[in-house]
Amino acid sequence: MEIPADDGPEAAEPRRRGRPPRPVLSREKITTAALAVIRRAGYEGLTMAALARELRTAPSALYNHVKSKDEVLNWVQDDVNETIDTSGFEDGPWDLALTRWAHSYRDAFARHSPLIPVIAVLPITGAPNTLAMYERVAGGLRAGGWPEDQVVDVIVAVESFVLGSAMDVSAPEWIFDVGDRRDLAPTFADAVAARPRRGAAAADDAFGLGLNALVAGLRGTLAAVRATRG
Amino acid sequence: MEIPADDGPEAAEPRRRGRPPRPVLSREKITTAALAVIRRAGYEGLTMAALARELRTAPSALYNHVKSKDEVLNWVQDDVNETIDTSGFEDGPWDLALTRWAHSYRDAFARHSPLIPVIAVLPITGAPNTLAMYERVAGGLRAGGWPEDQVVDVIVAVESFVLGSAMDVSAPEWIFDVGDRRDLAPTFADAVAARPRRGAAAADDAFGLGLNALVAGLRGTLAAVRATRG
DNA sequence: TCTAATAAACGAACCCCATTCATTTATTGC
DNA sequence: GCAATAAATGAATGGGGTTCGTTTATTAGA
Repeated sequence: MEIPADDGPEAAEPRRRGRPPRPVLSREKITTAALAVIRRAGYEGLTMAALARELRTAPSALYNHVKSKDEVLNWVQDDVNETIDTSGFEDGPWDLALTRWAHSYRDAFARHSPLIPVIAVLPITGAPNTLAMYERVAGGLRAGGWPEDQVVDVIVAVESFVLGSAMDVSAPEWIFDVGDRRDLAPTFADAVAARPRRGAAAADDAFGLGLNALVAGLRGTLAAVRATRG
Repeated sequence: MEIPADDGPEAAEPRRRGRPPRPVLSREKITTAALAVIRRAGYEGLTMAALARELRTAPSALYNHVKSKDEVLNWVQDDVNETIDTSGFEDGPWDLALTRWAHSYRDAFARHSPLIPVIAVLPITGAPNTLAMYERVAGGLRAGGWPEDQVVDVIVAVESFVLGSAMDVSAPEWIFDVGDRRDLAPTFADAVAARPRRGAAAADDAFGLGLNALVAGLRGTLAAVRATRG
């Protein structure tokens, strides 16, 4: 029953002897392997077993490096976010930059739509690329004259529209087919038929219309805010 | 080996004798039972087993009336859509009606966010309430002066923003917490801190800001369209 | 009343998947 | 060499959705 001398309990921290980590698996390798599986087999093909097979290990080995599959998805999302174009915010006007950002953002997640419900709810912590993206956008908006207390609202609003639109892209072409219930919605059915384009192209049109309107409206909002606040 | 006389093969259709259906299970009963389970146990508690228990049957019995769990979710969504307020389109101006519709739409799906990724991809067929909702919105937009070939784009754009925003509501309050990486995003971190409200209230603010901008922008779009098209 | 037909219900699987656990392997500091 | 330890392993575990073969209950015709 010997009490360990004078060095306090914090000295009882792991007296790390033995094997320093020379990891065979890492966040980078797991993430790129996950992206490879996704590219080959889609998100329904991304199982922990498939991911382990890609890395030539056992599924259980993954859990020495990953808390859960959701964490893997988080890493993938952070990688995807790195590809999003925020260059417009470096010098150009904020509204043009916002439009370019939104287009790039939507394109990226149209190809990764199963991530959307996951990322919308998961916190930013541990996603440095995502954080860096937000920083660039926030900086651009501040430089464009947006007051500090509205910057995040603008980002969230645009992001909501972008992610909602990205889900739309993966919808089937016949999503608005009325079927045999034209009686229930004649006006709507005619409007669907009157669309100049179909499928993904139609989704593009809706996105463009909405984004132009949203950004134009935001221009008005900013002008009004600056007028009242001085 | 007798060949059944003269009536052709189409006469071989089910010569329905025997039990006419007096169904114990039906779309209505399954849907309301699903809503009851959701109210009590949330969407993670909505399993086919729990649904069967609620109906006092076996899980396998459900499959005599339902193709898949996704179909159940579809039915639930159609029920939820029935509760969305479209009354503004009956007489009021289209922009006000659109705003009211969007608010009601978002409120409904904030409480049913797990449905969003499902409904965004599934076709309308077999969802009469959803169809009726679109009909009322389309009618209101036409009455407000929107050209037929743009009505669906407007609906899709607003719906995308609404569903994206609805996912936001279920996000945790600390979703934008930078953690220990303030160095990566100082401007953004300051902007987060400068928001006047937190959590669900902050999400409300972002939604309000975005919706006002979107609708204002659409007003401008409509004016421009009417000017050029006569 | 009997019988054939049939929708619905049932329980026992089946399959896929994420995750856990006890154990072994490899690597390194002392 | 020895002790320590991170990583890897393979075999469970458990929870899902869905299917299958069979039984039950109900009813129209004979």
